Amino acid sequence: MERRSMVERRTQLVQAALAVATREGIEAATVRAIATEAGVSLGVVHYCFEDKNELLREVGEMITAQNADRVELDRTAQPDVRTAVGAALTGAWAAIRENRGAHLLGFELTTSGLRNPELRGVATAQLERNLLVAKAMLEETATVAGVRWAVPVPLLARFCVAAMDGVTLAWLVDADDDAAEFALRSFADYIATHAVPPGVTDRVATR
Amino acid sequence: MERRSMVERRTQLVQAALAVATREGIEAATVRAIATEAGVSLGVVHYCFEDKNELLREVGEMITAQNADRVELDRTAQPDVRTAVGAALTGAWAAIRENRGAHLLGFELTTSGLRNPELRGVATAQLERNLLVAKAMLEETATVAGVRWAVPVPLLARFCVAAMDGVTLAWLVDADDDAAEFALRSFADYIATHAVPPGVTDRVATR
DNA sequence: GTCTATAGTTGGATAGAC
DNA sequence: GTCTATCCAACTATAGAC
Repeated sequence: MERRSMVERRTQLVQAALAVATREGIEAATVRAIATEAGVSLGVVHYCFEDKNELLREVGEMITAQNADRVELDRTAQPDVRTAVGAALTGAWAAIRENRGAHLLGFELTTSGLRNPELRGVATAQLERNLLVAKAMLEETATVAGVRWAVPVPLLARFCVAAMDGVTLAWLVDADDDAAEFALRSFADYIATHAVPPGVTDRVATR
Repeated sequence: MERRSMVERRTQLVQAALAVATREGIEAATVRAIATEAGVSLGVVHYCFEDKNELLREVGEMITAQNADRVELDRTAQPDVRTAVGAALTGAWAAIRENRGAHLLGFELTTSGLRNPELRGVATAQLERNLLVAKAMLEETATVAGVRWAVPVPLLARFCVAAMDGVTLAWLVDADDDAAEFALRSFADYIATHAVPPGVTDRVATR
């Protein structure tokens, strides 16, 4: 086997692990399967990583970043808030639809993190990252639509993340595109109701 | 060991499996661990069930029914739709908060079903059951609040399920009760938006 | 410093004892 | 018909070869 430096091997192995886990699920991502995928012999994995959990933590970081980076913000001006939020959610949804395995893996890592203390950080980091993306989206949307939010952005962001996750999970199960689109559309409408023109006093759309 | 009939053993084993899986997660629910939990020797499990998947399918049915049955509908009359929907969601949320492990197990079974063809049915059955509960809740709520829904109930129900799942998942990760409650409350408001007094023509609240 | 060969544990499944 | 003793495969991890 070709001798490579440890840093090279590590990224190679994380990539391989990501590939197996995305394709076949986290349970199938055994040390052996990962080594095979990378074309490397078994022990190499243990030479490069403290143990399986350390490798999985890296995989978690990668998939979190990947899934988050795939949603691209539309920065062109929009006629009104409703269409602006709608466009933002539609963009995020496209990234999900086109990467089924990656998002399923995201959920698998979340549940793993909720059971395995050594992977706890993966679950929390993923949530935090998604909240950041949602916040950025909300702020960007407010800007392009020329409004501001009547409700604290962190709360609204969390609501966005929850809705997105829920819709995604249901869609993973029954693949009902129409239902998912309806849910997203009406959800976008709802988010838009929390927008107020700048300068107006609060509490208008909070209830 | 006490000799029992196979049907008795099956329910005993499913209960044991449910206990281990709820407590320690689906990965920890190995055939061995289940046998130990039930106080039965290893082979008994394989005598009573075709294989591990058949046992897990039964566990899936159980947890699905359990989680669904724990939400109880409030049938007392309500002043308006918003409070009626709010009460319904709050009730469902209480059932979730008090059964963390059971709901986490629900998510674990979903992801397992999405990877393992033999457990596919568990994932779909769970979604269907939850949709039924949501539909019942929506219809009951409309009745007690004296309104009807301006949007097809199946679509609204699916949105309820998605929102509930999303909020639950985020809460499992960061245990932020306040954020969860805010999300539920505003979600209830949103659902209420889709209610119209009976007799009114459609399309009022659909946009 | 990098990798191979091997060990030890735990998994699901079964042949055959009672 | 019910359960026990045993099997073999697959897993993670490591000792030591190069």
